[in-house]
Amino acid sequence: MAVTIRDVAEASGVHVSTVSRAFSAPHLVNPETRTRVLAIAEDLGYRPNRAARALTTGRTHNIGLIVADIANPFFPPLIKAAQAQARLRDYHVFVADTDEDPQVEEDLIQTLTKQVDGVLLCSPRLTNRTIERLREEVPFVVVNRRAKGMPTVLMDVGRGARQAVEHLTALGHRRIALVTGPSGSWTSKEMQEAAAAMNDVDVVFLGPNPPTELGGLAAATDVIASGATGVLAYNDLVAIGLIEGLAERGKNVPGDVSVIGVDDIVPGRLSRPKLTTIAMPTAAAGRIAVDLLLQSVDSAATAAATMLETALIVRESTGKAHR
Amino acid sequence: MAVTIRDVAEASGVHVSTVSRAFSAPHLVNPETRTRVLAIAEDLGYRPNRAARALTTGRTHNIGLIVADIANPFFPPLIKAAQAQARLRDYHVFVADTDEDPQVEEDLIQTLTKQVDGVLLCSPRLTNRTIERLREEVPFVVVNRRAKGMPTVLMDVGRGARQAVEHLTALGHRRIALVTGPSGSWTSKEMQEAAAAMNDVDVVFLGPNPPTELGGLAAATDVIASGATGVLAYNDLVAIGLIEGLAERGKNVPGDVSVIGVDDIVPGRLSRPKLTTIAMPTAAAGRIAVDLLLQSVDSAATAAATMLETALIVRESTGKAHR
DNA sequence: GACAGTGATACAAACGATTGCACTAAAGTA
DNA sequence: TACTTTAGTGCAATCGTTTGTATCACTGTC
Repeated sequence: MAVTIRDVAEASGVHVSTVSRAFSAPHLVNPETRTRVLAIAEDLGYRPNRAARALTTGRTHNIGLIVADIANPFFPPLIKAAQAQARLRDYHVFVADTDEDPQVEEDLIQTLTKQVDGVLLCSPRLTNRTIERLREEVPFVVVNRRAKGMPTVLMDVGRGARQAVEHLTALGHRRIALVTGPSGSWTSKEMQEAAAAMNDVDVVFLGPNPPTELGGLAAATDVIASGATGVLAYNDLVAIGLIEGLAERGKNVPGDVSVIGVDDIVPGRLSRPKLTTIAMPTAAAGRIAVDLLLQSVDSAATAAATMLETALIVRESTGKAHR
Repeated sequence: MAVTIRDVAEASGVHVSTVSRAFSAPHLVNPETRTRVLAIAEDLGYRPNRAARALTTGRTHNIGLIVADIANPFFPPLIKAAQAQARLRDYHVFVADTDEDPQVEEDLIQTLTKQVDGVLLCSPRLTNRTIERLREEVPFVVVNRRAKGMPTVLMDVGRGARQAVEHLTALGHRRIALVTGPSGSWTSKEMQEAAAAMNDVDVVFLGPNPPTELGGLAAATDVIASGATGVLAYNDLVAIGLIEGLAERGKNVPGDVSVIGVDDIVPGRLSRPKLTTIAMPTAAAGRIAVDLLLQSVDSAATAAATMLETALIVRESTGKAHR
């Protein structure tokens, strides 16, 4: 049915090995032969069978990309960038969604293992122990989690949080609430530590909260009770929910309270007021993670952590403190 | 390195073919032998090599999922559902993003072809001619486009548009603008036809427009000039942009103008005012498309079109006409 | 003129599974 | 008793590539 290397070989009167080398080791074959073979291959519409190639070389030229929830607006830009970068390197990407379930995550890794050269683990829900065990079977790159023994891509939310707090203090806010995320979150911990170390400002911590709009909505009363006029939320979804919750209680953003989110997701750019936020370099993270992964596929893994810069983007949800 | 069927065979003192059958043809092997083999396989941590299996069976147990833009909020729920459904059927999913480029789309299909049993084409940018040509090489299911000769999953935007217009007329609007999408869009055409057939209401068509917030933003002046008090936008992004454009010109939504979007994407649910919209059953589309695809993989393709219901969701961007 | 060196190609053995066929032994049939 | 049947298993070819080694015809060297 499909055209194989054998068909090309017969059509061009050479041995299959010559055809193979025409593609993968050009310097070993006569330039004339090569062009002829390539032309005939093109003609016949030959496409190498990657499964067969994988069998001999041990390289599938596939990678797995595992995220907790594709529908979470934080991930698509990362997936998109990772996929594009992989394509550039002639790799294909399996995308899998664990639905936030660690067991599913582990199963997925297990079945994917034989089919990929490496796995990109984004915001894993697995314990570090489990990750280290699975590490034996397939190379990993972990995004958004510190995991020793393997390459890691992190985003500098600590710096982002400092910038955010500075932005708020510059606007005259003296009492700031940090609406934290889930208790296990590395990101949340980083933000807390950074904020706690700031001078000239009162920081109160409100949380933990689910990392969703509902989480933000529910946090509104606590924020009002805290007396804070500036808020840094765990992420944009929480920030949007919070703004809604504040509005329900008669508080206007940014008139009464200033709110800053994290992630710079699309909904934040489109909400009203447009969200001031800490932009996460998700696309860069995707690209870099892919490169690190492919690197660690054919050489020893550099178990280094890569820290990416974040950036404060000021829009409409922050304003001067009136007091 | 990895444990193969051969290792299992040796460890259990049977031939590899018996091990193979213990997995794939249980009725051909003695129950006792089978349980023993399975236990040993489990013990050794044996995982079948899918590349090798693909080579002999011709079934990769992979499918390709091609979308124009992963970062477009319309797609993630569809991808998520498709991926989950595939997993249920023991299939893995390659996700690829064409960046709206038909050439990339074609290349992707070409390289993916040898690695998948079928391809899910979502809102393709390729011409029908090209799709029909590629159809020779791999089974397709097309979502959001009518394409003859292959299974198709469509969403009933025509009915949605009718409901939307009825909703507006019920609120007293007598002059309605339809802000259309790209000229090649099947969805846009469906909406136009449905709206044109309505009674008791003036419908003006404004477009074509790019299917983005910018498209909506730019359409604001035309909408105002048209004198329409109700608007049906090509999609939620356009609707959000339009609302912003109207606001810039002093028009309030829903006070002065009512706006309805299409898709029910997350940003629409979070924007202010919350968008009244036609919900598209994207998750169902993903699930059904996968099932159709797997079905057409091992039997003749049923080239039928499946039409999915849409639903009008009334939120805050529509209100009574004041006149 | 014999021989090493080299460039180009052919040969054949893998890779890890599946599967049609052959074989054996025990059970069923006449 | 001689036969067919059947259940259970082994054998070996096969899928489409890659790749180490063998072959062969030149060219250049001494």
